[in-house]
Amino acid sequence: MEKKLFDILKERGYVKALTHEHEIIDLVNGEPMTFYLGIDPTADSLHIGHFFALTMFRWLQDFGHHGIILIGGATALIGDPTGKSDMRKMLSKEEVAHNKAEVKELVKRFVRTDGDNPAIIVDNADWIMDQTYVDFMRDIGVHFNVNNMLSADCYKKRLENGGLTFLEMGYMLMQAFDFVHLNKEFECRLQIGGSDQWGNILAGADLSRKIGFSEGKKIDPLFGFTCPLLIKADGEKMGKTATGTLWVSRDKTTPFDFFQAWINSFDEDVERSLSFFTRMEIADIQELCQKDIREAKKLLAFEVTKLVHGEEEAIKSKQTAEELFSNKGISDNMPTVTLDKNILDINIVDLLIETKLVSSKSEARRLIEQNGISLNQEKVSLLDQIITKDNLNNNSLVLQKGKKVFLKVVFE
RNA sequence: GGAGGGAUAGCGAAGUGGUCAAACGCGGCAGACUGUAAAUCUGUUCUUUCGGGUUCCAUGGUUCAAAUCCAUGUCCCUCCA
Repeated sequence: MEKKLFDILKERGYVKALTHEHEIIDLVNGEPMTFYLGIDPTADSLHIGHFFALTMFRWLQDFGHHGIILIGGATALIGDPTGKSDMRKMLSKEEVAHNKAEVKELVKRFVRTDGDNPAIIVDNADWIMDQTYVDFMRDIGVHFNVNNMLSADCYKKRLENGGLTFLEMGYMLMQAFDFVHLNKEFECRLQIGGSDQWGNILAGADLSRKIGFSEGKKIDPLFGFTCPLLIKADGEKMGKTATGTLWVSRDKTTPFDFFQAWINSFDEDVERSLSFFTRMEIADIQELCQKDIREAKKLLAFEVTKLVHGEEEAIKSKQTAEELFSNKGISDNMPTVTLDKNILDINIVDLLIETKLVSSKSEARRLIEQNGISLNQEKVSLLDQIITKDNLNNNSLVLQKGKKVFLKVVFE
């Protein structure tokens, strides 16, 4: 007998909190229903947290449920205060519009939006922007008890640090309204999201019940299903690389850096990551992690890179990594910059600046003094070393910063 | 609208006329050890042509000398309405 969807989700660690345990299990295991996942376009790419939620979206979709991706064009203009100790920078309308388009494209890479059972992409700006202030306050605002809201963790933090604005309080109302709207429009019964969204999801379910009550109608309850946040073994949020946030789009994080980020996972995190980002059997994952943790990391990096950037990039990244780290520190596919050959006879410090490997001359000097820079596999020890034609092989040379950052420099 | 408090490096936070490029913690980076892991230890963390230059919300002022004193402005917080 095939495994039920809920058991799969549970086994793979997707279940953090459920509003109605039994009903949700039946719903998830049962006939196709409609669910949604909201993403606020606060940046022009998706980070790994979004990506994680999308993997759960895929599971549901693959089992026949109808998915809606809600792009928060309206909510991004407000900013979710959850988990923020300071108010977010407010995004301009132009920024949000730009982000919206980018995010939409990326989402399409990870969820099916055509063929069988396609996901629908909607934008809450389409229904929120039409609301007038007074109507919104009368219809929606009336159902929100500020005392309750303030006791919610996310607002409590902001309250303690001071500076909770009305703008931010309004965020929850909008997201709650979204859920109710999607329920009316698409008969959407279930909202999924990261556990940081728990409060907002509950607000939506409550709102639906209250509206139903005030209208004298019996409405089927709305359900919420949250998955855990991706936390590394040291308690930090997952999703940092050597070069910053781990983004999904390749002009923000190159496939190679993306691959490396997974290779550098903590041992303790590998098993969980594999269960989230691959469809391998849990038993196989466990066995592999116990037997050979490093092999497991390679597999993880490969699979996730393949999922995000495609198989070709994954193979290239893997090859590059093997070539760089296992022996010679040289690879055809390694990160490369091209410089004008006229700058040759350049000082090593200036070269590091030119290649953007360091951000200031002081940093370059510091690294050299601390043995952190290698040129063609040899430690650079002289601050005033001059790079000439003699340092080149085939018009290029290889710089290394620290143990893990490699860069090939081509002179043309 | 009134009264008081505050703004210091990526973050938190000392410093209240010279000895301040600014303690300390976190974070970051590098080195050692390793397995491209973690933990641990060490160094480092504005910039520079190594002479210096430019910093402590902004702009003016006082002073031989200002993160520190004064004025004005901006933003934030607490209490009162």
